[in-house]
Amino acid sequence: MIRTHEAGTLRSEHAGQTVTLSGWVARRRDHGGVIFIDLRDRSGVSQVVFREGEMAERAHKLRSEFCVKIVGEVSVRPEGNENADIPTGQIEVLATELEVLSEAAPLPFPLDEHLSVGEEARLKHRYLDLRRSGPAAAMRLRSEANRIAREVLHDENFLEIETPTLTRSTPEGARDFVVPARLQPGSWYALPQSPQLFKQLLMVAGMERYYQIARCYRDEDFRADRQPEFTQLDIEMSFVDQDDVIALSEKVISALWRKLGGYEISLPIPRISYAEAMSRYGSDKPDLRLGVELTDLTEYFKDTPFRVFQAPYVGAVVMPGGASQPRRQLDAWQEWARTRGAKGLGYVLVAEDGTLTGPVAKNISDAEREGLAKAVGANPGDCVFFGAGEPNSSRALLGAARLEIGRKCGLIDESAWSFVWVVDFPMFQAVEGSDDVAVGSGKWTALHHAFTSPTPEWIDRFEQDPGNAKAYAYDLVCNGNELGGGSIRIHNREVQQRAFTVMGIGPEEAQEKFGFLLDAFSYGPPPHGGVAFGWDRICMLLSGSDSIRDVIAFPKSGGGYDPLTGAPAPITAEQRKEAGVDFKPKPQPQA
RNA sequence: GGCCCAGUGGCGCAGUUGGUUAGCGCGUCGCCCUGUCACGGCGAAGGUCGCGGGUUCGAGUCCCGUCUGGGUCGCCA
Repeated sequence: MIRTHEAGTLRSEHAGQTVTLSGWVARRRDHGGVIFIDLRDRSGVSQVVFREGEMAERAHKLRSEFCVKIVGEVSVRPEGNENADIPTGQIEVLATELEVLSEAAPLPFPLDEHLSVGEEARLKHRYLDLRRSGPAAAMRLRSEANRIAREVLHDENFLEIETPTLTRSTPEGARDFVVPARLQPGSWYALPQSPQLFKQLLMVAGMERYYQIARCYRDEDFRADRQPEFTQLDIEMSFVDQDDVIALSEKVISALWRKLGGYEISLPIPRISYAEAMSRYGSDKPDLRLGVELTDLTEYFKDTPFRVFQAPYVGAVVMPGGASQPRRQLDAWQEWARTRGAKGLGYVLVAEDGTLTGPVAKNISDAEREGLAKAVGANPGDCVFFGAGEPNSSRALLGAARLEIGRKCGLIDESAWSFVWVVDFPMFQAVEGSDDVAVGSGKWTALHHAFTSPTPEWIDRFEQDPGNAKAYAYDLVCNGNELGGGSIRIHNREVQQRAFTVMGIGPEEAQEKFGFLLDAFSYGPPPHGGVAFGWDRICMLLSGSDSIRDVIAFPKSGGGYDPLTGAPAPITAEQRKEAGVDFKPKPQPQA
């Protein structure tokens, strides 16, 4: 090693020792006769002192981010020169040797901790960005998260098994990334959207307990918490029921939060049904840091004279103190609702004397006005927002309004962690005339995924009432973020085919797309289930970041562009030819 | 695909109702400086204001288009 100590570890007890340090010049303070260098390595910084003579002359030529090796004696700083702000502030290193290991060009942006730098610049020179303590800490945290998960799963007798990244395109919901197969022009691999099918095959293979920190690929649009390639902690277990998978998940998650978040999750994590989450919070990933809930007023308004409220669903959410909002702000809510595809957001204001004003108040009956505040739990000075129409979309709007109210009114405790399992998901959802690439062409599509088992009470009759059939699926939600989800899988070939049939996938099509799985299921598949956690998102939350880009070493920017390498990039004609990307399939004779 | 915001020296930003020479801080380069730690002092270099068109006597500023980035809705089992 070309160092004896790490710069950030030196303390006064090292005084008198001769040490060799290697690292980067974080800062230079040149006083002519005496020059101070902050030498930084992964562990932190130490101040190095160069005095007059040749050493000072050479130190004078140092610049930011030169990579250097120095030899010197650790010395307690002179009285009054200690720096209480840094861990090594009691000491300094009196340099006797200096070797420049490599020089650095002027930096594209300053590496100062206290200066803000645009993300575009940081990502283009991510190798410089990661020299800074904040981004470096995020990498360390993620590494620790991986280690903790592996330890927990190792203790639980899991095997870490890798699955292919070049695989078959199996429609799972998202668009696939595809890779041309040179040896079979016209045929393509797909990058896996998740290791879903492989982990089920591993259960058939008798591995019983599998996990993988797996890279997944989905060719969809971006978000702050979405990248085209992302990582899941993927887990699958045999001979288990839903409670077993949930208990195992809680071990992993609680270990992470205990060791990295300094937070003890009280177990078991509470559960809420999908139906209840939707009706109380208007979301399948409710943020329970916020107490505000939706009120179902469908019954209340069943005889209303107000045409808008003569709908399959009417609901409301209360904004505490919202009655004092100026007109401008109430108009802004309308605009806010319209950007979400709603026609608007009806409201009434509850005056201090209890009278109701606002457009909705004029249209409802006297009796409805009378009891409304009580029905929704509104107090004088509050504002009540309404959503009316189809239950799903109305609840979604009110659920979004609920969160907006929480933000606007400061009702969300940003330091809190609120975990909840959402369970009892419907097995299917209606296909709403979309151009969805999801599995099948039927009226129904899987809400979770196509291999999710119905609950025992539905297993014999889910096709009779697909809209109400319950699935053995569960999502773990934290502060309104979906951390992960999973399900008990179908392990019976006939049940799987019946589920496919509901989704409009006939036996032939099923055999063509998932034949290998169905075949496997004809050889004694064990009951099994699992869960997958959004690893980037979990690391983002634990690191307090706003974006998963902060916890990915080399993230992509919008449009799937890698600002560092410039990928994706054109390939040469030679590469095109060899890869066979321009291969034109012969027209198939019509059968 | 829709909507919103941004794009001005290397970085972060300012730039008024359209007005003459586009500013500030940091950084960079040179010189000075023996106790600083976001050191300090003096001096210097560095910008076709994302790109294309238009309006105007005159555009960083107004209009149209376009590109890039960020956010959001759609989408993402």
